[in-house]
Amino acid sequence: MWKSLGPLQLPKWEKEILKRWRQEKTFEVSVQRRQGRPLFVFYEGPPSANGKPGIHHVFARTLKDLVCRYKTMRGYQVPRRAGWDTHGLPVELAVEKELGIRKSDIGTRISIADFNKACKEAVMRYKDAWDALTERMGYWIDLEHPYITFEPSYIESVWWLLKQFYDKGLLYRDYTIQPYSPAAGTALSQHELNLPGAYRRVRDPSITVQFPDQEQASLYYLAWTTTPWTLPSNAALAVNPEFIYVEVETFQPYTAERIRMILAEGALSRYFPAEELPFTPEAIDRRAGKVPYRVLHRFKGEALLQRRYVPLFRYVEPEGNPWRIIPADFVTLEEGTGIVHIAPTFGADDLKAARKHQIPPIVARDEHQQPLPLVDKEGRFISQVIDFAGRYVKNYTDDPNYKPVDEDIIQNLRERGLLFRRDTYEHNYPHCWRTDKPILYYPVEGWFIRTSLLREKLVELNRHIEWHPPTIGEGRFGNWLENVEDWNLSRSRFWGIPLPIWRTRDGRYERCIGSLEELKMEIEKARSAGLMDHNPLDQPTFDPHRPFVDEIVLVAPDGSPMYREPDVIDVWFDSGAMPYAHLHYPFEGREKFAHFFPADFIAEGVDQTRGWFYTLHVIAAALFDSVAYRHVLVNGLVLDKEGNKMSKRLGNVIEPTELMEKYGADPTRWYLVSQSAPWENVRFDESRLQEKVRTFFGTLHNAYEFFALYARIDGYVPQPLPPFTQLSLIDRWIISETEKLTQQVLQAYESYFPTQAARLIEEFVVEKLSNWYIRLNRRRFWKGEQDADKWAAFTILRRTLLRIAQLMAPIAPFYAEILWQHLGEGESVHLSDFPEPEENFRTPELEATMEKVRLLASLLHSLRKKSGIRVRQPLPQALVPASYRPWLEPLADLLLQELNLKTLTYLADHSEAVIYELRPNYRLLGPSLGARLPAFAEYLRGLSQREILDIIEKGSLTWEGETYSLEAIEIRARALSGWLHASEGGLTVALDTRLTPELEREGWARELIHHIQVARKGAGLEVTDRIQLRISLPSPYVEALRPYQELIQQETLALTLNWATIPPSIPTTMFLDGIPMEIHIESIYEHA
RNA sequence: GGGCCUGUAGCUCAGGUGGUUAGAGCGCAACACUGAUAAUGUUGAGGUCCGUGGUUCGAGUCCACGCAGGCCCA
Repeated sequence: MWKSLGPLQLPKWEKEILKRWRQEKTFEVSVQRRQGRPLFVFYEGPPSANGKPGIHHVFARTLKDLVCRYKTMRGYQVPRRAGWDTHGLPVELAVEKELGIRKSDIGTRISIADFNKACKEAVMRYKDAWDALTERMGYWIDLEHPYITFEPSYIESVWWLLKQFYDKGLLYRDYTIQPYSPAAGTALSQHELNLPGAYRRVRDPSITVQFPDQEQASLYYLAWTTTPWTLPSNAALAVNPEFIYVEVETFQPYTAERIRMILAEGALSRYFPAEELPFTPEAIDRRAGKVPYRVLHRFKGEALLQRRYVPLFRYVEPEGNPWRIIPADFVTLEEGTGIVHIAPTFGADDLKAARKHQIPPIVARDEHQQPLPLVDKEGRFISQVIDFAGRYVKNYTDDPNYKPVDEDIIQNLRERGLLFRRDTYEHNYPHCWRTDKPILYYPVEGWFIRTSLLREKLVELNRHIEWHPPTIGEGRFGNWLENVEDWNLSRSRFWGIPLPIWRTRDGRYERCIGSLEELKMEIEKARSAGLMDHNPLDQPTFDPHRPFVDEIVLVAPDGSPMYREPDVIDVWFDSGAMPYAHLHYPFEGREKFAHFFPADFIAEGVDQTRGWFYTLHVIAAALFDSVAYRHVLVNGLVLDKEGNKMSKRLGNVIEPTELMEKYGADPTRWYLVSQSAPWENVRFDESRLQEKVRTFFGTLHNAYEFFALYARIDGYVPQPLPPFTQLSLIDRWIISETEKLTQQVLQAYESYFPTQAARLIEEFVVEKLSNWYIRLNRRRFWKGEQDADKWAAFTILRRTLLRIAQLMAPIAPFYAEILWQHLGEGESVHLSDFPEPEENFRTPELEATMEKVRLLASLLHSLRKKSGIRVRQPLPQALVPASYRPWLEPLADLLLQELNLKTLTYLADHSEAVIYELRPNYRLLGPSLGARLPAFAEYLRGLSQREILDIIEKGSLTWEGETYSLEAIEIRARALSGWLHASEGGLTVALDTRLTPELEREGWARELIHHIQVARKGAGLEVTDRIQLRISLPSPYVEALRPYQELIQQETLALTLNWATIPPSIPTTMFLDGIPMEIHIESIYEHA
């Protein structure tokens, strides 16, 4: 019992604890034990194991773990199941890199089956590292039965969900404009565009062209473009309705024809010279960009809306109502004319604006009547564009004789008098990282979830989620929801959940499959129709990934074959489907689902706002009309010491395993939690972590060792707490503080604010417990008698330490366990019930008073320091105003003992020594006095001490005809005149430093005791060893110290003390206040 | 370009609803204590509270506009 553990060795101890938890299955027991209690549902956001875990994972997981541990201690059952996210682009890219292949090689050089097999192996590559980290950091979660997103049952649930969307009309096929590489024949992801070197400086032709008005001859709309090849696809012109536009009269620069043109007033100077030119064709100077003009009139952009114009090229017949002027807010005056050319097939903004205003894309039709953009997938104009058919819009074939088609288009326009100006434009343009060729923004077919239609529901349900912090729910997430656009689910990749949609070539029939059973039956139909020769789903091991699902052909009602839409789905849908798919809902786990949805709590990084937080929310809202989680705790990033993002490139990555080997998991967790609020970025600074070990864990451990040392010596046996009324004030105080701490920590955990909990615990341990309670009570622990007072001290200190163990257990599960076990509690602290604060034990007045006493102690220490008299030298008295007596009297002994003072003197209120100062009670008087307050303060400052004493005596004062009670003012004793004094926080105290010969002698005695103690320690004696003492001093000092003989013997455990006299001049190694001295110690092995 | 977060001592951070001397820890310096001692305590120096303007008797705190850094999205 009360074993000494020696100096802190957290890494070593933690491993022992881990072993014990493993052996005793403490985690499993902590869940099972709560069977039948209310559930607290937690969802683990699945990480991907294709990379090593980093310190930021430790951060997020600490938060998850501590909330779950806390809730368990609060009596909830908190099952926790790990999960793995397995699909997605990063996995595919990593595998491509390893195999040294490109996307285009998949299906040719390597089969899709082999590629996906490689992905499946790669994705779990670091699972062991993850599992090891999870265990080492003390993250309690079931790693034995994780859900894995590539498992057929998981995929089946996802299919079921997709079919629900489909049946509600929320899943539809459409196209969007995406970065596309004609040379590679593939769409590029945002990620690929962000690769370094993707954006390059290029020079493109920049032309300003004239769109003829449909009604008025020789009136043109001037528009600007850097992609002349998109002009045949022009479908509209956009203006900003708020801008001022002008109609000007001018000359066609190439034909000198007199024309009128419309452009934004703000763009005039870009196209026309400032100086006045004669209004004649001869004044045209194309090289200098000078064309004469006059403004005919000005008007707002909205006047142009819905006007029609004649397209520059008309290769295909439009299907709707194109070639109108529409409004768009992205029109600016930064460049161009203020009129923007819109080609819905080749620009994302263009498509969006066109859809909004019912502008059809300019497309041809293929043999299946499917729309065909005017540029094909290889980047060539299609045959319908007769003037340029087959020409590449950029040099995609490395043809040395390539002639830019843009030049021919420009020439064509110029000949037709529709080119106003031609320039060159230098800008950054994205390139395909594989082919080095410029990308095209190109229409890509895909499947979308109509989230825009769900907007209101998403926003409404978000109001029921408690965000920590709330600002993310309102701001980042809330704003995102309010502007939510349809979710593009399609990814033209291989390693992912295949879209379960089969479709005829002409698109007349399609079928969304919602289960493996349904698919099997549909295959049977296809077999009957002769489209399939066998049913792959007869095999129980059927893998619903590509390429196996691609081989399945279904039959349409009209007998024609249906082929699977080739895309896989966005992996974010995988993880958003987790609440259902991890149970294989609805095929299994229906009953469980009822209890496990929605989650009470999730926690992830702020980067998940548009990720997991969003996908969980969309699926739950759309299909279950519910939130997916009730509380979400968001954590910030872990940056390096300088505030830079951690990256392998910068070499500033913190390896969490090493960190925990060095300092332990608890300090790492504690540091991350206490350093800053979870949602703020934390700058990881190892020296701070080290400091945390020393200041918090070190202090706490010292407190334990202190307890253990004396409890061991005295054979202390745990006792119930003595009745409150029998306890000394300082005992009541620490108990009251303990209960206050419990209450506050509970509150902090309840509000998902563990940072606050950690800081409160730290403050309590260091300031309240160690620096005050233990320090002031040391003597009680080692004094000779084993009386009730001593045992009360043991009982209270043990109780306090046990309480701390429980309060800190969620954050620092290891040391909490060590403390708990070594203080004699058998079972794991994590199986205990979180303590309820005992309000009966609270004495708030005592708490407040003790604060004041601590302040007085600090002031007196500073006075001692100023006087230069060390604390071992007793001083006669401290002086305070008499008004302190009611609260100070009961605690005066503590103060006297701490400062080594004989008495405390209360100076009468009217004593001239106390100098008062008056100031207004601002809070009280502010509202009524308002602007007169400063004058009142001035008046109070000007009062003499005599007047102030009168006011105090009278209990009121009169100013400008009005009477104020003492409540309206604050009375402070500012100084004690005639004494060495100090004031702070409204308290003032003085110190009497006059020494009497007697005090001086006592000072010597204590000095001597000190020297003996040092010598004892130097001789390597135990604190319980008895000694025989011989002390040699000049004779006057022997006489002076003889009265303290008993005290000296008691304090130093000396059974005998012999005095010897020596001459004052003898050389010695030891001095008592400069007086030569010798101490001889002989140990006698007679233990108490 | 939009949204969100952050900005207080050399460093890391506290500072309910506005109240007049802006705090802590670390670091630095000095000292003390010596039966917690590879601990502990005390004291000291150190601030244009990012800037500007406003509201108010009074602004670190509220409002507006900026600046800087970070994250997410275009």
